[in-house]
Amino acid sequence: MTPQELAVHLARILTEIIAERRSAATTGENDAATGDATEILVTESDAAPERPKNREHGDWASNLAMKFAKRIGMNPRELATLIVAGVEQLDGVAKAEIAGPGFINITLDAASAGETARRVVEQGEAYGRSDVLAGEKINLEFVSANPTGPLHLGHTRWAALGDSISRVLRAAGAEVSNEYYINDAGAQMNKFGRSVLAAALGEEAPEDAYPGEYIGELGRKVNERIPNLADIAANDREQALELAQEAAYQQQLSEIKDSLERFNVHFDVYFSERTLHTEGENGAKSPIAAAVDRLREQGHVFEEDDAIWVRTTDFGDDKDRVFTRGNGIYTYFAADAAYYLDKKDRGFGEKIYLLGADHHGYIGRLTAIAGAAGDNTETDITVLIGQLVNLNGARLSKRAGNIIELDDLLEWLGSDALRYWLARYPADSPLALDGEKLRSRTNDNPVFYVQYAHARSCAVDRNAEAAGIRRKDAFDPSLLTHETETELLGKLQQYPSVVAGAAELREPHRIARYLEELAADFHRWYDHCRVIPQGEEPVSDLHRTRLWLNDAAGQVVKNGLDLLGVTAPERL
RNA sequence: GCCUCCGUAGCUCAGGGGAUAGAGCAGCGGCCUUCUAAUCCGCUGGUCGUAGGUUCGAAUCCUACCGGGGGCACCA
Repeated sequence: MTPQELAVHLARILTEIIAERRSAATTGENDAATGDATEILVTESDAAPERPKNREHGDWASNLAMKFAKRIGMNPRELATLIVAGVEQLDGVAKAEIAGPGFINITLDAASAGETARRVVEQGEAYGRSDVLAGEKINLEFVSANPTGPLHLGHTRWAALGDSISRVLRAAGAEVSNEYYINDAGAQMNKFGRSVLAAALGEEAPEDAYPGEYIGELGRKVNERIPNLADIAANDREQALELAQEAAYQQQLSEIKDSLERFNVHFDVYFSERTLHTEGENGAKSPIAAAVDRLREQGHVFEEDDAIWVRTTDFGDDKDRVFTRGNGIYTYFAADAAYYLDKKDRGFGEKIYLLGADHHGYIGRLTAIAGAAGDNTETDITVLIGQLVNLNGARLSKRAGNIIELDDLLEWLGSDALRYWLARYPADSPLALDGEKLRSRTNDNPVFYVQYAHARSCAVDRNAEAAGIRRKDAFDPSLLTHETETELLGKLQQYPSVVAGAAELREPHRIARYLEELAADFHRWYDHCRVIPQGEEPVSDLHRTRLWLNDAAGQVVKNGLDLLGVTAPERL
């Protein structure tokens, strides 16, 4: 019996109690029943039992009676008595009792709880996946760093978090597109081009040039790509700038993609802003011009002071925004709007944006665009704002020139430690990267603690094989009665709901926290319960059954780490 | 001024209205001829920023205040 199955039973039992009271009331047999009872609906999520902190409170506890007592018109303990009567009838339930103000504490029999070990092993990588978000087509945009320089510390959190959110959403059955919006149009690109051209030609850097050594390296690579750049520049400076800028852009973008791959972060779509400015064949309007037209038809666009505006204040923004400046050039916001419409046209329901706290002013205008596009501003757009990352107390920014590149972090700390650490905290919690801790192999750095649980389960497998212990020879879950086995099984049973919850809340850190608890339960179990017999002790069904449990725990650790983009090595 | 996030053990932080608020680290003390101990066990440690409210019940939801981070462009 899993908690999910228990929830189904609890919801059914309570529904039947309600129906019974209603029919009793209509036949006049019970005056106490109130008329309100006719409208009460009990869902599975209402009935989801919790794992009590205190072992004396059973394997699973439900607050269902307290939640519904008032609406039904009974006192909680009275209602709990009726529910308990139903729960006691269920197969696999050893004991059900009422405690405190109306908690229902349920204890499963060992065989029913132990069944989980086999279920996990048989489902393998599929264990924990669900269809709670099935049918949802979600667009997830994150990182979207300008292709004018390498990814740095400021981008790493969103890269790790976004990729993990995507994995968690997919595990819950959603269809997700990970998208990186490339700001490859506009003044920053031109500045980038001038900086690299100067470096390539060995000239002094322009006054407003990008700082950083990488510009010089890009200059060298541009020279490799365009060996006669100097000649071209001598003849036609503009043409040289154009070629150098384009070559540098392609080079930089390709390096960004490589870095992300090394970080185990995958994008399905790299969306170029330029394509929004490009006119179609036969003089068709550019997507951005078409977007402005569409919003104008909806009545959200007006002109004032030579500029074209969109009335975002109609949708809660604190001021109206400019689409086209007085000089006729589209703002970035106009491109953002066109991109939004493109996502909508591609059939995405919810569009999620992952932004740093320094962008929180974007919430209002992005939400307004969704509203102007005719979308539901509550359900079709989500802007997740996360706090920035600190390194040794000093916040770093690209503009400040004090760059720590993602590649440096990867080389220094490794992808696993970095990704785990970044995924371990809620996005809205400030986070500090501490190199000392991330390199340490102690419990200061929990990724090793979790990975070790997996490696340890693999070590047990190797030893079991050598000792001739095989899963297929026996599985008797009623033997898994040790306290640490009950705990470990309970933890394994919680995994699917942890994944589903992390998906619904877009909070992958719940997976990390769960894994740390699971690893602790596994290590504790390992310490108390041997899979390989000691000394002359013969191999028994208990050992064989424990091998199932060992493999189940290893599997869930692996599944969870995978959702965080962290590997599960077989040896450390 | 307005918007937004945060305030929980000495430190770093978990904690989707539930029972006695948890973990790691730090501190003190145990277990290694081991299914290799990056593990495990015990002890110490709390006005959940303050004050109200909502209800059977609040660290959790609401309001106000105090303290801290970030943001409020015809920038990109």
